[in-house]
Amino acid sequence: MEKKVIRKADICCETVEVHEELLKIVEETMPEETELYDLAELFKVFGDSTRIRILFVLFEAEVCVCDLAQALNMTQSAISHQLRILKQNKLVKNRREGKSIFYSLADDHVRTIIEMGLEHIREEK
Amino acid sequence: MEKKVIRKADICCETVEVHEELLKIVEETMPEETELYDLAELFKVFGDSTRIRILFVLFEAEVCVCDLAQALNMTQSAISHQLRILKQNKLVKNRREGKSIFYSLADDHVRTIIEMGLEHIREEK
DNA sequence: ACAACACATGAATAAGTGTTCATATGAATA
DNA sequence: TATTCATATGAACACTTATTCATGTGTTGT
Repeated sequence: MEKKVIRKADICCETVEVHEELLKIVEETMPEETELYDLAELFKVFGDSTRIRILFVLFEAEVCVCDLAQALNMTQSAISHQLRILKQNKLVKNRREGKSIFYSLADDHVRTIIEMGLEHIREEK
Repeated sequence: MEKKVIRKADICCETVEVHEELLKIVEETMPEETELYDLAELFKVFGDSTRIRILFVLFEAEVCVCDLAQALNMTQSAISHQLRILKQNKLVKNRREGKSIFYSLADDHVRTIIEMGLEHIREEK
């Protein structure tokens, strides 16, 4: 491990001592790039009100695609496209029963994450 | 409250009894549209790796904009634009100290939400 | 085998988003 | 007051994304 040299170009707004320490800490605690990317990707999935509404329905019951489409008053195609994204991100799972395919929550993290989000926006006021 | 009549058009995939009950439950538990929108909006903020990286830095320290830009190896403008979004959504706050402006976390929900997200993606494997 | 039903998917379009560049603001300093 | 430093912001661009439309896939029933 080579010793760090502080150059003029490394300094900004004259907070030299804090600066070097900060870089060290960030380097240690910042997750890897792939993990950061996956994390952002996960939250992107929650960042759409259609998908959130789908999840709220699945909080209550295991339902088929056409029921979802009707409950949310959207086309079957639109719902199906979003279910695909939810499934790719392991937020929902499905099973076939005859012609229908039933969707349900994959795990309970989903509930917790959304509840945290709700808490936040409700506290803001 | 008027009595519900099941019409042919209301039925899909032949799950009549479940269907009516579902609609009722969804109507009761689904948050209002404005709240759903706000919730999606909040998660959108977490859905960008630059903003997540900013938050990870702020987990460790209160820092000024140029330090953030340097720590994340991005332009001051890009960071500033993202800080604006984070602040609009009450995830960060700032204070002025001379020429510099220092940013810090607004509350601890942020940590919890990101930790939940990390748990989820780490469990997937 | 054929028709009907439930769902998935590819292409296209419109709307949204992040970064860059140029410039503006606001505070400190000479 | 003029300049410099730290940050904010508007416009433009490339890129992503959600919905729609048309069509494909897989299952059931006749």
